[in-house]
Amino acid sequence: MFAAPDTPPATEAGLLSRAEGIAGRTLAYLAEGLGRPVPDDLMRHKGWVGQLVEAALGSTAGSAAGPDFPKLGIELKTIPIDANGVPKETTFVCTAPLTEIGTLPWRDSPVRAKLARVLWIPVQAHKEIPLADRRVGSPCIWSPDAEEDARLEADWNELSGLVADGFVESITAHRGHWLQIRPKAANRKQRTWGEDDEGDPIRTLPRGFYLRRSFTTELLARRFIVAR
DNA sequence: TTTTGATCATCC
DNA sequence: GGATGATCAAAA
Repeated sequence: MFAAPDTPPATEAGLLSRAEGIAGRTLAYLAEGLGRPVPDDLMRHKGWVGQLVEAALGSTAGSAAGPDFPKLGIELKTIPIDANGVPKETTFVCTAPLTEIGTLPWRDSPVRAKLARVLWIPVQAHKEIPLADRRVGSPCIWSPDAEEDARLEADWNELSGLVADGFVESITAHRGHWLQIRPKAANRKQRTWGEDDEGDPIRTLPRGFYLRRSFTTELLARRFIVAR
């Protein structure tokens, strides 16, 4: 049976080694080793896969702010893939800091910080496979290359500029090539502080930055050998 | 309540 | 089918 580590890996190589160790395993196998039940579906357990893999790799960060592996400065992202190895969903990056976004150049942005070093782990997600039988794919540790960084910076500048100018209420997810801003909330009634075009405080729906599927699709195609 | 982990449901 | 807007749970 799978024995889950109870401490975080000491090095990046150690983390990658653990990730390679669970590649090819089913979610049920990992869940059993962790003593966690496998839910019937993800309807009311949307974060279950991500949290399972976190625990399987020895992350103790929980829901604390910051990277999943603080000592290593590495963020873990599971990525749901279809039968062809193509991502099925966008990837949440971070909450949009609506009131301070105008003061944050790309180099100081939470998006850049989150994506500085990411451990991507694809997980089968097509509905035809029961949740328990879905398998974990091969991992890849990634940092944006110069081109990716530049493109993300351009998106950040566009989107953060709109928010800073008070257009948060009219931004749609159509904006941005690789990054987009979408709601990130319990429901549509939730509110947080933002600013209107006069710089005055307003109550508005919390938003988050997400990576488009086109971005993660290219990432997988270029830097992964996807387990089928 | 906020931050974490995301996927669902609907419209085009 | 794919993208957008809406939504769900656990932990601290």
